[in-house]
Amino acid sequence: MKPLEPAFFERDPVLVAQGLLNMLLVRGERRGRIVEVEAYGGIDDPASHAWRGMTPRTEVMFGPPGRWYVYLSYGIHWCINAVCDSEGTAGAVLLRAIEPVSGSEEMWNSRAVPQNKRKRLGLADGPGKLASAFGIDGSFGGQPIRDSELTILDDGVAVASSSVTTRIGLSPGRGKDLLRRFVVD
DNA sequence: CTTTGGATCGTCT
DNA sequence: GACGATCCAAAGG
Repeated sequence: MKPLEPAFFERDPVLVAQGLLNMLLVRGERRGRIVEVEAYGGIDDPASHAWRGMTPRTEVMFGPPGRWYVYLSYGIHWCINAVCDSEGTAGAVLLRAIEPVSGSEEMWNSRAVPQNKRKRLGLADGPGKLASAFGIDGSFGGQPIRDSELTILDDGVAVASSSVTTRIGLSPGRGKDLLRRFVVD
Protein backbone atom coordinates (compact mmCIF):
# COMPACT_ATOMS: atom_id res chain seq x y z
CA MET A 1 0.00 0.00 0.00
CA LYS A 2 1.99 2.97 -1.19
CA PRO A 3 1.21 6.60 -2.04
CA LEU A 4 1.69 7.85 -5.59
CA GLU A 5 4.82 9.93 -6.16
CA PRO A 6 4.51 13.34 -7.84
CA ALA A 7 6.36 11.84 -10.81
CA PHE A 8 3.41 9.53 -11.38
CA PHE A 9 1.25 12.54 -12.24
CA GLU A 10 3.93 14.40 -14.17
CA ARG A 11 3.08 12.66 -17.43
CA ASP A 12 0.59 12.81 -20.27
CA PRO A 13 -2.95 12.66 -18.81
CA VAL A 14 -3.73 9.62 -20.97
CA LEU A 15 -0.91 7.65 -19.34
CA VAL A 16 -1.92 8.84 -15.88
CA ALA A 17 -5.54 7.89 -16.57
CA GLN A 18 -4.58 4.35 -17.53
CA GLY A 19 -2.28 4.15 -14.54
CA LEU A 20 -5.00 5.23 -12.12
CA LEU A 21 -7.24 2.28 -12.95
CA ASN A 22 -7.51 -0.07 -9.96
CA MET A 23 -5.87 2.40 -7.57
CA LEU A 24 -7.61 3.15 -4.29
CA LEU A 25 -9.31 6.47 -3.60
CA VAL A 26 -9.08 6.97 0.15
CA ARG A 27 -10.71 9.30 2.65
CA GLY A 28 -10.65 7.96 6.20
CA GLU A 29 -12.69 4.77 6.35
CA ARG A 30 -13.96 5.28 2.85
CA ARG A 31 -12.04 3.35 0.21
CA GLY A 32 -12.96 2.74 -3.38
CA ARG A 33 -11.24 1.14 -6.35
CA ILE A 34 -11.06 3.49 -9.32
CA VAL A 35 -12.78 1.79 -12.26
CA GLU A 36 -13.56 4.63 -14.65
CA VAL A 37 -11.58 7.74 -15.61
CA GLU A 38 -11.28 10.28 -18.41
CA ALA A 39 -8.17 12.12 -19.57
CA TYR A 40 -8.32 15.82 -20.38
CA GLY A 41 -5.47 17.71 -21.99
CA GLY A 42 -4.60 21.37 -22.16
CA ILE A 43 -4.76 23.83 -25.01
CA ASP A 44 -4.79 20.97 -27.54
CA ASP A 45 -7.98 19.44 -26.17
CA PRO A 46 -11.21 21.38 -26.90
CA ALA A 47 -13.04 19.40 -24.23
CA SER A 48 -10.67 20.56 -21.52
CA HIS A 49 -11.60 23.41 -19.22
CA ALA A 50 -8.08 24.69 -19.81
CA TRP A 51 -8.48 24.83 -23.56
CA ARG A 52 -8.99 28.61 -23.76
CA GLY A 53 -6.10 29.27 -21.47
CA MET A 54 -5.77 30.00 -17.80
CA THR A 55 -8.69 31.45 -15.84
CA PRO A 56 -9.15 31.74 -12.09
CA ARG A 57 -10.99 28.41 -12.12
CA THR A 58 -8.49 26.47 -14.24
CA GLU A 59 -5.39 27.90 -12.62
CA VAL A 60 -4.82 24.67 -10.69
CA MET A 61 -4.68 22.68 -13.92
CA PHE A 62 -1.63 24.67 -15.00
CA GLY A 63 0.05 24.32 -11.65
CA PRO A 64 2.20 21.48 -10.31
CA PRO A 65 0.91 17.92 -10.90
CA GLY A 66 -0.42 15.73 -8.12
CA ARG A 67 -3.08 18.08 -6.83
CA TRP A 68 -6.88 18.02 -6.90
CA TYR A 69 -8.84 20.06 -9.39
CA VAL A 70 -12.47 20.31 -8.27
CA TYR A 71 -15.28 21.99 -10.20
CA LEU A 72 -19.04 22.27 -10.01
CA SER A 73 -20.96 20.61 -12.84
CA TYR A 74 -24.40 21.79 -13.96
CA GLY A 75 -24.59 23.93 -10.85
CA ILE A 76 -25.24 20.84 -8.76
CA HIS A 77 -22.52 18.21 -8.77
CA TRP A 78 -18.92 18.44 -7.67
CA CYS A 79 -16.43 16.54 -9.82
CA ILE A 80 -12.86 15.68 -8.91
CA ASN A 81 -9.79 15.51 -11.09
CA ALA A 82 -6.13 14.72 -10.55
CA VAL A 83 -3.92 17.42 -12.05
CA CYS A 84 -1.36 15.94 -14.46
CA ASP A 85 1.54 16.87 -16.72
CA SER A 86 4.37 19.18 -15.82
CA GLU A 87 3.87 22.59 -14.26
CA GLY A 88 2.86 25.14 -16.87
CA THR A 89 1.14 22.50 -19.00
CA ALA A 90 -2.52 21.89 -18.20
CA GLY A 91 -3.84 18.37 -17.88
CA ALA A 92 -6.20 16.42 -15.66
CA VAL A 93 -7.85 13.06 -15.13
CA LEU A 94 -11.52 13.06 -14.16
CA LEU A 95 -12.44 10.35 -11.66
CA ARG A 96 -15.78 9.02 -12.88
CA ALA A 97 -16.49 5.90 -10.85
CA ILE A 98 -15.22 3.73 -8.03
CA GLU A 99 -16.19 0.35 -6.70
CA PRO A 100 -16.61 0.52 -2.92
CA VAL A 101 -13.98 -1.43 -0.97
CA SER A 102 -14.83 -0.23 2.53
CA GLY A 103 -16.81 2.48 4.30
CA SER A 104 -19.81 2.15 2.01
CA GLU A 105 -22.07 2.99 4.94
CA GLU A 106 -20.25 6.32 5.25
CA MET A 107 -20.61 6.86 1.52
CA TRP A 108 -24.36 6.34 1.55
CA ASN A 109 -24.61 8.73 4.46
CA SER A 110 -22.65 11.35 2.57
CA ARG A 111 -24.94 10.84 -0.40
CA ALA A 112 -27.87 11.35 1.98
CA VAL A 113 -29.78 8.50 0.38
CA PRO A 114 -32.45 7.02 2.68
CA GLN A 115 -32.08 3.35 3.69
CA ASN A 116 -34.98 2.10 1.58
CA LYS A 117 -33.53 3.43 -1.66
CA ARG A 118 -30.02 2.15 -1.28
CA LYS A 119 -30.47 -1.07 -3.19
CA ARG A 120 -31.38 0.20 -6.61
CA LEU A 121 -29.21 3.31 -6.74
CA GLY A 122 -25.57 3.23 -7.72
CA LEU A 123 -23.34 4.34 -4.88
CA ALA A 124 -20.45 5.99 -6.68
CA ASP A 125 -20.87 5.10 -10.35
CA GLY A 126 -20.69 8.58 -11.85
CA PRO A 127 -18.51 11.64 -11.26
CA GLY A 128 -21.12 13.57 -9.29
CA LYS A 129 -22.08 10.59 -7.17
CA LEU A 130 -18.45 9.73 -6.54
CA ALA A 131 -17.68 13.18 -5.19
CA SER A 132 -20.85 13.16 -3.13
CA ALA A 133 -20.06 9.74 -1.65
CA PHE A 134 -16.66 10.99 -0.51
CA GLY A 135 -18.02 14.26 0.80
CA ILE A 136 -15.99 16.35 -1.60
CA ASP A 137 -16.63 20.00 -2.38
CA GLY A 138 -14.76 22.94 -3.81
CA SER A 139 -12.60 23.33 -0.73
CA PHE A 140 -10.56 20.31 -1.85
CA GLY A 141 -9.46 22.12 -5.01
CA GLY A 142 -5.74 22.86 -5.14
CA GLN A 143 -4.89 20.53 -2.28
CA PRO A 144 -2.11 18.01 -2.76
CA ILE A 145 -3.09 14.39 -3.37
CA ARG A 146 -0.24 12.76 -1.53
CA ASP A 147 -0.42 12.53 2.27
CA SER A 148 -3.75 14.32 2.22
CA GLU A 149 -7.24 14.02 3.68
CA LEU A 150 -8.30 12.75 0.29
CA THR A 151 -5.61 10.66 -1.34
CA ILE A 152 -4.84 7.82 -3.74
CA LEU A 153 -2.98 4.64 -2.79
CA ASP A 154 -1.58 1.77 -4.82
CA ASP A 155 -2.24 -1.64 -3.32
CA GLY A 156 -0.60 -3.47 -6.18
CA VAL A 157 -3.67 -5.12 -7.67
CA ALA A 158 -3.19 -5.36 -11.43
CA VAL A 159 -5.92 -4.53 -13.94
CA ALA A 160 -7.13 -7.78 -15.48
CA SER A 161 -8.89 -6.22 -18.44
CA SER A 162 -9.90 -2.70 -19.47
CA SER A 163 -11.54 -0.85 -22.34
CA VAL A 164 -11.16 2.51 -24.07
CA THR A 165 -14.05 4.66 -25.32
CA THR A 166 -14.88 8.25 -26.16
CA ARG A 167 -15.62 10.65 -23.34
CA ILE A 168 -19.08 11.26 -21.90
CA GLY A 169 -21.26 14.33 -22.19
CA LEU A 170 -19.26 16.48 -24.59
CA SER A 171 -20.66 18.95 -27.10
CA PRO A 172 -20.20 18.27 -30.81
CA GLY A 173 -16.80 19.21 -32.17
CA ARG A 174 -15.26 19.30 -28.73
CA GLY A 175 -12.91 16.38 -29.01
CA LYS A 176 -15.85 14.04 -28.92
CA ASP A 177 -14.08 11.49 -31.09
CA LEU A 178 -10.98 11.16 -28.94
CA LEU A 179 -10.58 7.83 -27.15
CA ARG A 180 -9.76 9.07 -23.70
CA ARG A 181 -12.15 7.27 -21.37
CA PHE A 182 -10.77 4.22 -19.62
CA VAL A 183 -12.88 1.61 -17.86
CA VAL A 184 -12.05 -1.53 -15.90
CA ASP A 185 -14.14 -4.38 -17.30
C1' DC B 1 -36.96 -1.03 -20.95
C1' DT B 2 -36.17 4.14 -22.87
C1' DT B 3 -37.13 9.10 -22.77
C1' DT B 4 -37.85 13.43 -20.63
C1' DG B 5 -37.52 17.31 -17.80
C1' DG B 6 -36.34 19.74 -13.55
C1' DA B 7 -33.02 21.07 -10.19
C1' DT B 8 -29.52 24.88 -9.74
C1' DC B 9 -25.13 28.05 -10.01
C1' DG B 10 -20.22 29.18 -11.05
C1' DT B 11 -17.93 30.56 -15.00
C1' DC B 12 -16.94 32.88 -19.15
C1' DT B 13 -18.79 35.74 -23.22
C1' DG C 1 -27.21 35.89 -20.11
C1' DA C 2 -26.39 31.25 -21.72
C1' DC C 3 -24.57 27.03 -20.76
C1' DG C 4 -22.41 22.79 -18.85
C1' DA C 5 -16.92 16.82 -18.07
C1' DT C 6 -24.74 15.42 -14.12
C1' DC C 7 -28.26 12.87 -11.69
C1' DC C 8 -32.68 11.08 -10.67
C1' DA C 9 -37.62 10.59 -10.62
C1' DA C 10 -41.45 10.20 -13.32
C1' DA C 11 -43.76 9.21 -17.43
C1' DG C 12 -44.31 6.55 -21.53
C1' DG C 13 -44.04 2.21 -24.57
